[in-house]
Amino acid sequence: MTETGPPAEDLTARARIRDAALEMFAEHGMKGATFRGIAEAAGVSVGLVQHHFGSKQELREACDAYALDTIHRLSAEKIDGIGDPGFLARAMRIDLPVRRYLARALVDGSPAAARVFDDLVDTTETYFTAPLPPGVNAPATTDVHGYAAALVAITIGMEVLHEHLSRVLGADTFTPEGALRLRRALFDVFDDRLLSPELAARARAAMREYESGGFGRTARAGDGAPTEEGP
Amino acid sequence: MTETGPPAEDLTARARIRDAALEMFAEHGMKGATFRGIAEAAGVSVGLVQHHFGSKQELREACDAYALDTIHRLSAEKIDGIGDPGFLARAMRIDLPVRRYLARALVDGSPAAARVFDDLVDTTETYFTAPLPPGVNAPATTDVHGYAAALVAITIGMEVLHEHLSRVLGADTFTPEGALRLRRALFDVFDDRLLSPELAARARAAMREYESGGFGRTARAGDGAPTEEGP
DNA sequence: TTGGAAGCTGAACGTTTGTATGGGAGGAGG
DNA sequence: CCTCCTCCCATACAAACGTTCAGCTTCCAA
Repeated sequence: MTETGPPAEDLTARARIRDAALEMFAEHGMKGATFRGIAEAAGVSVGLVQHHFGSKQELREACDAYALDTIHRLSAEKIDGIGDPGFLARAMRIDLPVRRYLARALVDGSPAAARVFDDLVDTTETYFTAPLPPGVNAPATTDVHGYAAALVAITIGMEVLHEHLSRVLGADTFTPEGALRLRRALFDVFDDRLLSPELAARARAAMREYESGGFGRTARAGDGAPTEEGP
Repeated sequence: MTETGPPAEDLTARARIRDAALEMFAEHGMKGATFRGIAEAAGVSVGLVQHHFGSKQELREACDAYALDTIHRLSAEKIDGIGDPGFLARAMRIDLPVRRYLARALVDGSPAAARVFDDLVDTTETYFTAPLPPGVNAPATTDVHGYAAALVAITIGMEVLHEHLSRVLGADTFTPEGALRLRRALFDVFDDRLLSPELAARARAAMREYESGGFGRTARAGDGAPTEEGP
């Protein structure tokens, strides 16, 4: 279905519909996007949408499959295409809508998006358990799986909250300028130690105590937003 | 509209409808939730929903206002209610649906949710520029605003991606067990230094060079997912 | 007791949705 | 020429949606 290179026949009506659906699903959600809206965005009739993709569910699954395939294909090409000028621009043109789609699909509940998330966690965990490149330290944790999950969630969260981050930062985080500013900020957060070693040790001790105490006898998950502002 | 304590009249049909709407909006999105579904969940007729809250838009705005008010009220009470036994349980019962609602509203695009996000960034930024409590270091960054935005986005992202984090971690992150595991993992990530000082310095230099070079002449924002797995 | 407001219901209306259907334009092969 | 096939469009229709409306209780004040 997909070529290894850039799909040459990407001007077909079917591809245009798929792209329009990707965008509409990403912007209005799986329920908010309509057949007629997609058809109009693609410049075709409503009937053609269902001629190519039978039902809305099938159109959505086609988008899922395309997104899944694109993610895998681009991550495979990324390895040896990193030196090719124009590859990044081409990759971004295809990649960006897919990432926006997947970000929305994660919230709206799509099996494909969930799988991408799980795969990312697996990949990250494997990356950390395998021999690491020089300069990269092994994560100091007893729960590499959780560590990887948190890392992936942070990364994906930036995409899901893209709109709000862009507004707050004053620059679209999908443009080079905004992406750089966000990257710098994230880098600072990761390279920084907000808590002194003593306070960090106390926090860890408190978590252990909390755990051994049967989670405080009454349900206390309400304050589950960690490291937000104060201790 | 809201008492300072726990709303005693929370058994009224209006409150039941509001709670049901909160839940439905959180689960199915603003477009996916229906009047009839909300009415059924609240155990009332469709007409009553319309009687109390005129239109769907108004119902949504009522949920927004309630969520906004709850967030502010709870954060105010949190200061002196932290010692009160049962307060956390009560707070969680009210707080949790609101947080789930806001997490969904952030993606579906609600002014109130956006405001909560902005306020959180402001609060965090102010927290960092004001004198810090002992044990908390000032963030080592030249962009405190971006730093605060990244921190808030990370926190909120955990709530938005709650479903996937729970699946991957094997425990609902809204229960004490799952929340603790996630908190530990996040704590490890924040307290850890994945990159050696040399590599971190190189990464910073690369970002500066990238910036001064006009963002690489061609659009390169596609790889905007920072610190994901490799360098 | 009477009256009216408030809480609540069920049935209806018009619109929008996803989907089904019939048919037309244009080339390929016989 | 005809025929088939693919691509494509306009319309039709049932279901679900938000919304409207007339009427039923319940309760409290006059």
